[in-house]
Amino acid sequence: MKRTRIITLLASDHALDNVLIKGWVKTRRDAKDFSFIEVNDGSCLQNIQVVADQGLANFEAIKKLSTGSAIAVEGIMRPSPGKGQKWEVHAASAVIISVAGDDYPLQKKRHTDEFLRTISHLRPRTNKYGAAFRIRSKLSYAIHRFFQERGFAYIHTPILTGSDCEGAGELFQVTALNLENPPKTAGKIDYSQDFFGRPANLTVSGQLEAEMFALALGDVYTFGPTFRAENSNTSRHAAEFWMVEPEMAFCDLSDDMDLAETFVRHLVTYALDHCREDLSLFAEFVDKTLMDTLETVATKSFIRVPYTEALAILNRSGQHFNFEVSFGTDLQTEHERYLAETHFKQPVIIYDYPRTLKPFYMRVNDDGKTVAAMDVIVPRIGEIIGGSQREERLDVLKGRMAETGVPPKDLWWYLDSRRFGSVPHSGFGLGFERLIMLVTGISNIRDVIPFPRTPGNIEF
RNA sequence: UCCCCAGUAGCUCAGUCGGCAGAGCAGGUGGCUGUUAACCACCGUGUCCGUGGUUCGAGUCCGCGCUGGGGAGCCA
Repeated sequence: MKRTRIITLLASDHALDNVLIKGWVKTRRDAKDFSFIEVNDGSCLQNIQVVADQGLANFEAIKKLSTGSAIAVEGIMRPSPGKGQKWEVHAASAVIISVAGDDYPLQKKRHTDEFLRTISHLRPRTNKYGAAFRIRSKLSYAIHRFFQERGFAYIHTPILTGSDCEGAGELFQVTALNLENPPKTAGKIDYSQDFFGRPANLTVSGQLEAEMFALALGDVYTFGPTFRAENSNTSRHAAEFWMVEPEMAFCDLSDDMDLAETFVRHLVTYALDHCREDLSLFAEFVDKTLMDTLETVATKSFIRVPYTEALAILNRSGQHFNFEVSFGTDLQTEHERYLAETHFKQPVIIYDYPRTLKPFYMRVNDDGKTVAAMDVIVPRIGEIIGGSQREERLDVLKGRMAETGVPPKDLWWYLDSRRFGSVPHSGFGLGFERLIMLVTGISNIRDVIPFPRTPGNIEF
């Protein structure tokens, strides 16, 4: 007999004569002649109540079942006379698959996120983390569906990269050399003897490679891990995180912003439509304002303000900021939060930033002072998307590389794309974990990725 | 990397003015009960983060370090 998932059983509109469930004991309560066992199999947030009575051959062993133990129960699913659940399974047989010892760290009570991080291998068994990772999976699927339905091709850009000039933070170097005793010439490490014959790193972005494919297949996207060796210790940064990077040919900044907005609103709507039960946990226990926030993101169009207009809003706000703003200064977290949380109270797209603040590949605007860049700022999280129209003019691009100190010879292939059939194109990067934070209300990035990597932390 | 806060039982925390180490939950035993984070009674639990110092005496005060959290920078 095949097991039926609990999510399927609970959705049934009629009793079932013979069912088999397999799962883990969440909690157990004893009554006079039987034991109530709450079983969860991870298919959904809810447990199913199993009623095990003294007619079972192994009833004495069943009564000793501890939280975390695994069982298989065969029996009849029928309406529950008790309050709190529609169905319950009366066990005709209950096989104990394995017993969790009394040192099982997860108790029938709420644990702190900090403690659960120390047992990342067990935390998906909790209600909260189970729900978070089911949502993460659903949204991954929604991302692929969103792009595939719109004719985008999924591109697997390399994880290992030879270019060290992608301009997005510190890199993790990758080597096959013996670090205890590396080969040297003239006192310097001889990378010609390394695996690739030159230094290599983990990618910080698939953008440059994705651009090559946008200029061939039209509309493309990437969805994969990226790595930053920044010594960042915040609730919004991880050394390994997942990024979604669409790239579109024949697309300007306005089209790019349109897609970014449609994308975020679509994903939030998808979560509201497909993750209701799991979201309800977060709305109740994690962030009471979650549903309002998600409804706002899903239904209201995003405000779009040029950088200079954002400065004007900040300067006439009467608000005290620790950092003053004027043209050429980067917006600090306090400014972004003021705009998204206090002034507009909804997602905001800020665009046309000073060229001095942005990397070489962003397209220079006609004013010569700004570039066609945009950031999507959402309440509570801050920047969730960063993107731009790319500089398609070869001479301007070369000028920008010189200006920002990027050596053209390392990116000869990138420059080639501007030499042969260059067209206006645009793209952006969405931080997948930040999206999950937005959707769940979870406030620390370490709690939305299965096994987080942060400075000094690579256990598991 | 910088600023601030914290570290006491398996977990969450209290510990006053420097004077014998505490509670709730979890766990164990027994009872009760179609139960709902069940309930009642009883029982056990400590490198007070580490290290050096001040003191008759340090969980408590001081220095250094480690770990965790919040904030900032960097960014997604």
